[in-house]
Amino acid sequence: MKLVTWNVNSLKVRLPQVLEWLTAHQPDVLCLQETKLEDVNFPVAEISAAGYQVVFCGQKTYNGVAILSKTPALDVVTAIPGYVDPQKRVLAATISGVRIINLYIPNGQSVDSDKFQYKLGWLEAMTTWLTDELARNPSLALLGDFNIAPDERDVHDPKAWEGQVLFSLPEREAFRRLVDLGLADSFRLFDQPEKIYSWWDYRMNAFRRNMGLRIDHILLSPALTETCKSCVIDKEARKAERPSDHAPVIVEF
DNA sequence: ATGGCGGCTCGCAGCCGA
Repeated sequence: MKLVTWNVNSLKVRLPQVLEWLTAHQPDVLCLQETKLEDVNFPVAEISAAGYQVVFCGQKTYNGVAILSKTPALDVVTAIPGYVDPQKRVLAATISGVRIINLYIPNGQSVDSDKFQYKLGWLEAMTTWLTDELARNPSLALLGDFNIAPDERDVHDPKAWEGQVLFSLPEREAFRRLVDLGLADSFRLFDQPEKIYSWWDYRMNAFRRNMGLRIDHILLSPALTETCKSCVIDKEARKAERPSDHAPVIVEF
C-alpha cells in the first residue's frame, strides 16, 4: 500500500494541486488535513473523476480532514469517542484491511496559552483511544499533521526552538508515549539525508533557506513496520505555485 | 524568526496557523 499524509492548508485553493499530485503519484490512500471546508462544499465530484472514493469531516474556516482511497473506507469514525470537541480533527477508516487514523493535532499556539493545554489534553484523549484501536487492529497507521517535531534532527535550529511550541518537552513526551505503544516513526526506519523537513513557514524565505520542521508523521503498528519498504517526504510539492506550507509524506508497505 | 506569508471571514482589518 502507498499511503500519504498532506496538510493542504485549504482544499478549495489546493484542489488542482491535489488532483495533479494524485495523477502523478497514484497513492492507494491520501489523507488530508486543514481542508477548511464544510461537508456540503466538499469537492466529491472532482475527486471521483480522478478515480478516488472519499470520506470527510470538516467545518468552516478551520481544521477539517479527509481520506481519499481507491478502495472503500469502512468503519468510519469522525471523532475521538467520548471526547467532546467541536473542532474537526479526526477521521479513521479501515481500507484494504488497514486501520487508517488521520489526525490534525492542535497547534498549541504557544506553551503558555490555553490552546497549549487543549493540545496536551487532546493528545492524552487520543492516545487512550488509540490504545483501544491498536488492540482491535493489528495493521494500523496513525498519520497526519502532528504539530510536534520529535527530536533535534527534525528542527532546523534546535537551540532556537528548544522549549517553544512544536518542540517543547511535554509535546515530545506525548509523541514518545505514542511510540511506546509499539508504533514506529516510519521516516526513521530508514537512512535519511540530514535536514529533511515537512513544513516551512511562508515568511522569511523559510523554504528557500530550508528553515523547516518535520511535524507531519506516519506511525506504523508492528505488523506494518515489518513490511514497510520506504518513507519519503515530497519536497517538490512545496515548490509549486501557491503551495501549501506542508509537503506530503509518503510511506509504502 | 516572532515582522515580513497566506487563508479565512458576510473583510476592506484582524484572527489564526506553525
